[in-house]
Amino acid sequence: MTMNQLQRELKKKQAFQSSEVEAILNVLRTGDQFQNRLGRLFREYGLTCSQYNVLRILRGEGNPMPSLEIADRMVQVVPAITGLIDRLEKQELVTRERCHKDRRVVYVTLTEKAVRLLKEIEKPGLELHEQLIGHLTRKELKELNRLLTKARAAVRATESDV
Amino acid sequence: MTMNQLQRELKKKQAFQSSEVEAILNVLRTGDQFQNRLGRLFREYGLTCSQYNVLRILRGEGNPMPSLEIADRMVQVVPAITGLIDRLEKQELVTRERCHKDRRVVYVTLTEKAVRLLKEIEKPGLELHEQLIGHLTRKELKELNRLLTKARAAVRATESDV
DNA sequence: TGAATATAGATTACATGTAAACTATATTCA
DNA sequence: TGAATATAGTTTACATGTAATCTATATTCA
Repeated sequence: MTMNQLQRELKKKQAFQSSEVEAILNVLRTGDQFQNRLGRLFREYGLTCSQYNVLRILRGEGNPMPSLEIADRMVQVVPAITGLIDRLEKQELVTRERCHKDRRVVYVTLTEKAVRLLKEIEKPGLELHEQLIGHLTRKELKELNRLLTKARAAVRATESDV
Repeated sequence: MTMNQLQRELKKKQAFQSSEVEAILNVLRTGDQFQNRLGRLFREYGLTCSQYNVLRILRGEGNPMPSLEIADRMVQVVPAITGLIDRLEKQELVTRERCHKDRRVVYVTLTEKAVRLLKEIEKPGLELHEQLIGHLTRKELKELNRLLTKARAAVRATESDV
């Protein structure tokens, strides 16, 4: 039997329909597992993956940002960002302020509390990332990054087909 | 500037903290984009990604399956499976039946309607998978599968740390 | 045998992700 | 200028994913 690892994990009896299907399932499953594992770490600090992502984007930018600009950097749909920021605001990790020049725009700002929290997560976060994927060699990491980037290139092309 | 593609996509100013962080973000983002695109196809047939996944598992197995067995093959947590099957039942794509021997177990069975629906999705589904990742060579697909499988191997190891 | 434990699944509570429709404000251009 | 259009964000409705807790049924083993 030439059953591969993914097939075993999914307890799949038949072979995959095609190598393409197999590769995509592989990407989905790996992403899912990483997200679950990272999510568990963030939860220890009272955050979800998405919430952490918002905080990181704000810190990376270094300045207040409009809600939609944040959403844009998160592969996330607009309506979701509202509730996400609501909850961060309730935790006092961000503040919201309406723009004076363009009153449609809402600026979101990181609080000191959030900066401290991010600093606290930094070390265990880096360590977990290393544990998760540090057993790949430099060369393998580089090749993985190249292949994934190449893979994503086609996604936008299929969008216009719709 | 040695800014790479992922950095550009995320409009990230600073470099990634480490190659490990970059690779993991790359996996997460690619998985997310694939899932979004596939989800849009399934929605044309009234299904979500997870619902499609359940139907595929049932068809692959060929026999009625206990709820938890389905959940186990889906990276999904138990409580979610109940509502998922509820909705499939409402759409008349599966039926539920309690096991006589062990009355705790609920067997889920695919309906004829579901089999027809899966057949209908098959061709456009395969085509989309090819569009999404078919521009990678055979060799690249194989290497991608190898690297992802290797990457996942560490996830379980980090679980026991918790 | 019968109490302790394990297993299958459901329920509840909450955060997230998606779509569609809506409000408020800006911009464009005839 | 003022109607048409675009933009930023919210609201609503629903499917999903996670954790904690609960019920019903089986199993184990003193």
